[in-house]
Amino acid sequence: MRPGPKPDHSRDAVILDAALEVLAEAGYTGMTVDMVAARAKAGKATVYRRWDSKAQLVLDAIARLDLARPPADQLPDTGSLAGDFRALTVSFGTEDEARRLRVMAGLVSMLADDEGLADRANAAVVEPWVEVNRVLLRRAIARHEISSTTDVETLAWVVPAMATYRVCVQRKPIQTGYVAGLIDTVLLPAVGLTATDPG
Amino acid sequence: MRPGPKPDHSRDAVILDAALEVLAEAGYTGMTVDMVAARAKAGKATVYRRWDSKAQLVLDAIARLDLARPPADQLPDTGSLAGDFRALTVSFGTEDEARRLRVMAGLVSMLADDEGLADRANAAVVEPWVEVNRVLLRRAIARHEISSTTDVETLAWVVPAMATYRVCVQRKPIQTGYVAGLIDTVLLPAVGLTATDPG
Amino acid sequence: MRPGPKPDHSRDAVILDAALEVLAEAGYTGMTVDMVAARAKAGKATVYRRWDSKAQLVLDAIARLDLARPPADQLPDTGSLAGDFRALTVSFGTEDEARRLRVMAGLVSMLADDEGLADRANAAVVEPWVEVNRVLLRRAIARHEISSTTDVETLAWVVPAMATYRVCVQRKPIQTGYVAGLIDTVLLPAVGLTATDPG
Amino acid sequence: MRPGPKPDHSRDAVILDAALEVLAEAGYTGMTVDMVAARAKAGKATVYRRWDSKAQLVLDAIARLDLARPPADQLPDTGSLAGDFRALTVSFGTEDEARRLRVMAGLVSMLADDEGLADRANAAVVEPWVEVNRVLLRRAIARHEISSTTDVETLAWVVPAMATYRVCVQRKPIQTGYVAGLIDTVLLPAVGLTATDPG
DNA sequence: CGATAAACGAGACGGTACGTCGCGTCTTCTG
DNA sequence: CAGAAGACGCGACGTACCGTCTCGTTTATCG
Repeated sequence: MRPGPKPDHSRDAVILDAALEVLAEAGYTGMTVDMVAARAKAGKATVYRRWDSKAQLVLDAIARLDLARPPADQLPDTGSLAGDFRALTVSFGTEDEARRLRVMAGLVSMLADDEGLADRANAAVVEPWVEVNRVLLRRAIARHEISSTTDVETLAWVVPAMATYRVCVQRKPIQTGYVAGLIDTVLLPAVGLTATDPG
Repeated sequence: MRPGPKPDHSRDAVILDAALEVLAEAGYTGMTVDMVAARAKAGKATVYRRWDSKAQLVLDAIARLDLARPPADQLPDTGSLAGDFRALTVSFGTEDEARRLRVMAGLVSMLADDEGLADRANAAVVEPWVEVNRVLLRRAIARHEISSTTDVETLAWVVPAMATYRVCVQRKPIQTGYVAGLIDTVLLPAVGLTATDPG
Repeated sequence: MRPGPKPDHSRDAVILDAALEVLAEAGYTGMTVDMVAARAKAGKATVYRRWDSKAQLVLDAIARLDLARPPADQLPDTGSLAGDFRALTVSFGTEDEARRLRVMAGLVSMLADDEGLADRANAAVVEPWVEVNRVLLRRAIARHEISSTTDVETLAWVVPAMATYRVCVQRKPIQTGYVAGLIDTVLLPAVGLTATDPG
Repeated sequence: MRPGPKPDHSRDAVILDAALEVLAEAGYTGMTVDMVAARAKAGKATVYRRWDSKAQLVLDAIARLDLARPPADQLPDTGSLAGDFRALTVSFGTEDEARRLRVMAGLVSMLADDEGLADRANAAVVEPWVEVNRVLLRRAIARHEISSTTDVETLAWVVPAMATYRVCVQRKPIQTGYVAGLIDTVLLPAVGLTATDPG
């Protein structure tokens, strides 16, 4: 094999985590590459050797946010769509999800800058949530809880899109109650179910 | 009266229009105040005499987008909620609305930079649309078409929030069909109505 | 005339003086453009608006060193070549000339970097001294003190070149005694005169 | 003895020659250690294992320039100071000496950077020449050709200092004629001799 | 003759200066 | 005296080089 050190990929993680920290604290505009490099105890050249620009760095950083997410095959299965959704909302009280959303809010600044970057941001942060909703909806169809003609694709986006709007534009935090409200008021009625008290 | 010319407020409109043009072409980040001043054949000081910052300038600029919007008291009144909403959707095929949304997409970049600017952006671009929905929903309640316990506040946000998400994050255009789909699939079912063919 | 502020040439002098200070303290390599800008309370962009590079800045800076030099038409005229030269050496004890030479020493680093820059440095710092020597030698020829076949061009360079070598390469200070020694030991014998005690 | 290969000192010469090449082509500032290592097909670590810094590397490199110089005990001995000096000047037409001076010119950049490096550069490049002159002058004193009170130390520096100035600051080549002119016009008259036609 | 340790080519790394560009302020001249 | 033109202070961006360190490979000595 060619001699010489491979790129030290353990530095990648350190730099990306530093980027996420700064991003959550200062937002995309307030974050400087020097800040990230300093926090990661890395040289600026090391950052730019791996990523072409600040924007690319941030994109890779946000991709790390999903590493801690539960995989789609370990979803709650309560037997009812309402119960499944309600079980999911619990995660919005965790510090982990709060961080994810703070980052998403800081990240909005860059969405318009580069064609395709927004796609990747969307794919990294929101799409996984949508996918979970798709699975839950399809399971409800499979057990004949809701109509087989339900527009899964549209409905799976309702809560993630509205929550993202709240975080990014209105800049309000997302708490369990807010998501639960959307589910009871919009999602369940839209699929023909009545919101019932979980007790 | 003191001598000398009054502030030439006709310049305001020229500068704001120049700002909108640049904003639609280059996005918030790509737009520079020098570009705007040059296009308006104005000095940069003239811009800063009227607006404290680039962000404030853009906020005022986007407020002009609403000038062409129908005022809330000239809303369609078809007698049914479904008809009213459907009548609204026609505006989304116009070039005017398309421009509004291109600007909104370019505008996302600035939301995270300054506390409160996002509020104003929200108020200028999305809130009027929400207000229209509130009026239509309340009229439907008044004529007992939908339940008086309907959560107007939440439901009025469903379509604007999802459309904004689509434009700003997914960067897809909003056409009449997309909005109509949201109304038929999400909004009407959520208030207990069935989407019916307009014909 | 075209409106707008002219480049504020009073800033030029401030920046150039700051450059000379830093140059004398740290040498060309140790001098940074940020240091110069900070000391001049100027922005780095202001420096680069006037000079293409650090090297060009330094070149203009050293050109200022001559502003304080006595013009060639106010040279000492003691009636003898030995007396004229001896009168000139007095200036080498002044703080002004000491600074000039500290700068020259700091400046050596850049001579090889760009074709032609060395010429300008030479012209600014050493050539004026050579010109003074030429005048003194020609006057001595005119009054038949020395031979009319004297090689003025070569001899005028002897003391400046050796002094420059001492400062730049050997990095020793130039004092009155050193220059006087060169005159008595090299220059006056070379033109056929005997060094005589000035008393 | 401990196992493992000894340092391969054949690499030293390759690296130093590469350094001289780059130095002559690009000057001290334009030369990078990576360039030298690449040209020598050596790793940068191999360079830094032997020399503490770029400056030390260059100093050792220029020391190699003297390997071809005649040792001080094989000096010309023509019986007259003028003849001895004139015999020395022939070397300045050689390609070997021309290269030495090109390197010296490129080397000036580093003189101001580190206290003591200039001394070593001076010792390596100019001092040997001065030493030759000292020997010739002392021999002339010994055979009563010139005064025993001659200031050998100062006069031995005249030609090397002026030639160095010409190469480093004025960046003109040194040819046989230039050195011969200095000898006839400055050095010989300064010691009380008349330049005589060598024929 | 196989283990070991040094030296090597390659090149990633932390650090620092360079030169560019945009923001928001301030100054000069013109109508 | 308002306004265009644009220079200014500030600070972030992305690039290049220095000197250090770390890989895998080769090579010479030792057990």
